[in-house]
Amino acid sequence: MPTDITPQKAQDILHAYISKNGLKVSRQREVIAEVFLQAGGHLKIDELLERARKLDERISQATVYRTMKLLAECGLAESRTFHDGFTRYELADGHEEHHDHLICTSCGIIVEFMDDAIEARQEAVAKKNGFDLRHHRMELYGHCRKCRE
Amino acid sequence: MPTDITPQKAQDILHAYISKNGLKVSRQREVIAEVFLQAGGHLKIDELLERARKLDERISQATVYRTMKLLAECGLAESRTFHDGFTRYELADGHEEHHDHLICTSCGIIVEFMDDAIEARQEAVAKKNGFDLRHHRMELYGHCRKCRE
DNA sequence: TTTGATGCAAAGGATTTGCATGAAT
DNA sequence: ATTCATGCAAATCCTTTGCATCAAA
Repeated sequence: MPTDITPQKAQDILHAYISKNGLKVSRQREVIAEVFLQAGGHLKIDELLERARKLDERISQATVYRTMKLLAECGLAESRTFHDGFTRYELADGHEEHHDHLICTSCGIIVEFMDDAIEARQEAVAKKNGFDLRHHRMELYGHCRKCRE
Repeated sequence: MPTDITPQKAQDILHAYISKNGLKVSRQREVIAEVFLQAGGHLKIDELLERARKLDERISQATVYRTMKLLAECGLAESRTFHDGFTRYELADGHEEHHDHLICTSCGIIVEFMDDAIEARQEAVAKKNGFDLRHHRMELYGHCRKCRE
């Protein structure tokens, strides 16, 4: 079940992490966090940078990288790398329901899905092979309905 | 069912591809193909390079990159990128039975597996979302039995 | 004031590519 | 003889980092 995290709660988590670790709140961090939280996932660094710059002209790419790392550290963001080689960030599991991805290799659209049967079998497969399963990555690639028309 | 491809058959496929495309056979290509075929998968470029150099001192990294691309083009090899960021090559599906991977995040061991139930559900999930499934990537990460002891 | 954050540009690490040279046809 | 392949080093691409400067606490 999605924790239904609000941008406000997320900012609280970020601020808590910041003060707990003796870091500082900055305009850049707030803007980048805001942009990320509102976007709803799967954004590449340059997409985040572009959106952040609409709110604040003087945000650098390096700061986006650094801030997304920070958001990942405090548990709000999670990085993913699909076949195109770009790192993307999305809301972290735990704050959002766990899911995997369907990706259209033609238009690039990314659809999230979750299948309990698959999750259960993954656990079973891991156990059968003597593994203690920690996390997984599953991406299905194909052509979406629109692109087949 | 594994096509049980022999190194000989693979070399034939490579040679057919080479002559069909007006390319040339070279000592380097034969050595790299041999090393790759005998290794049985999941090798990084520098591992392939190291092994190739045992057979022929003067093989360059660039040639390994180029040759593995060639092997992928002619359908013998397939590249994979796991979480560690390195590209690895393995025998391509179609020449080997399709499979996915279990990876120990402690010692790095990679175990192949195949689960029909998961494959079937993946098809179902794709269809349900209007996708025509072409391929997928599934990696399960955890700790293997040895590393837990 | 003190210390962390930022921007910029330089540095990194994996992979690719340009070019003169060497090998295959 | 041609034409492709190779080795080398320079160039790319994404990401990280060093450092002087700026801003939060």
